[in-house]
Amino acid sequence: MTATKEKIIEAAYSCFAEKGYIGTTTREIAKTAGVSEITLFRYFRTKAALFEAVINRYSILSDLKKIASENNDKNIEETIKHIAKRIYLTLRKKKKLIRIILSEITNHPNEITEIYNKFLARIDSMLLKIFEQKKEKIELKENLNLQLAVRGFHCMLFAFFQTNEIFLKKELSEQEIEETINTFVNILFEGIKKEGNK
Amino acid sequence: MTATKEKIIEAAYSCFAEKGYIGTTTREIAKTAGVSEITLFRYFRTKAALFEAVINRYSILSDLKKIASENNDKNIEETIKHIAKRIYLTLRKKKKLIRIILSEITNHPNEITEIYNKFLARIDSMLLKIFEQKKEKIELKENLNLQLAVRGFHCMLFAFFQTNEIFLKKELSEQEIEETINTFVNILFEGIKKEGNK
DNA sequence: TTAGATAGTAAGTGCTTACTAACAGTTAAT
DNA sequence: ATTAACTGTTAGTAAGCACTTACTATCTAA
Repeated sequence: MTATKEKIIEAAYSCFAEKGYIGTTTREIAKTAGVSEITLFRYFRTKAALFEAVINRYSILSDLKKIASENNDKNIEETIKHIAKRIYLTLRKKKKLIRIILSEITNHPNEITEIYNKFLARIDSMLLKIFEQKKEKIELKENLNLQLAVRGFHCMLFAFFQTNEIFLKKELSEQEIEETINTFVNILFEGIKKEGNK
Repeated sequence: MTATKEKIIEAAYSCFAEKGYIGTTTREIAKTAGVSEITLFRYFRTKAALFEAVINRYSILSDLKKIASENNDKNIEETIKHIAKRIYLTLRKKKKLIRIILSEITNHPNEITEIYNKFLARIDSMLLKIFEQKKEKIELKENLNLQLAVRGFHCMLFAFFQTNEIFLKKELSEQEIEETINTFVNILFEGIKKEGNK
């Protein structure tokens, strides 16, 4: 991978995130990358091929894999809090990719659905694994559908990210992120009702 | 509003949801509506004007207003469950609008942000109002940030909808929806831990 | 019967866009 | 110094698109 090629992919990544795939011209990408348009086409035969390269280059899966591989010796609540924060920060780091995923369901449904599926599966399994590892340390409600609960939890996190950082363009501070995650994790484990009132 | 105009708006709504604003041609919309292209332009001077008409015609705010106005005599858990289900079904009814909102952040950021803001504010306030009305019937944890909890709850619902119905194209059955909402509401109030283990 | 509103056909304008052809300049390794 | 790899300039092609012009057909109400 030459530096030029990398520059082009990076420029395309930014442009696609900002204006969408169709809304971005190859001329624009070339200009952003600081190369001529024909250089772009020498590296990528078509705009679609460039799109694919962008998607592969900026995959979020490796980030998630890394998070999943970190071992946690804390108790389960703290572990989940820590992972939730890591996920949130990863989403932010890959904010442009998330924008592309959201805006390209219409134009690249197959590619996007595939990515989204893998993304989902990985987060699901990462969280479920934690519960599996620490199952002796926590007693769950008997009638609980854990898969659904876990799915709901990261949906909460994802939509919260999406709302703030994508739609409202508001970058939360470290402190706000932590408060949010504490609240969400407390809800997951304890709910909002005061103890003893159940 | 003539029948022809209505037909055009409806066709545009479907096309925009399916292929995005830029990805849809006016010819395509006209064909879907069963009118000639020039008729389309007689009613809407520009494609952008048509887009605006679509957004106004298929607003989700009135649906939410209606849900909020229904009075609920049940206890708070049941009320929230009921409202959550109504919201989910409303999202599904307006699935095309949600697709448009997601995919047009890049092309119509201002309009979309405005819509999203109102949507958020309305759901927030609808849920907070319930808690306000029934505050004597429930004792919440002292250190709880209720606004954040409420926001987290409908984020959970929204992202769950988005995941299934938009990305995975899977239409949940009534039963699945109810199981999901029961799980989510139980988590909100009680958490996943077994009682007495806290 | 007539007038006005509504719809259609057909052709076309002007612009943008992905992608190409042909040629020339630059750099680095041998 | 020469070659090979890489990059740039300039111009252009073919297609698609939003939107227009000019004219015609249909229908309803008075």
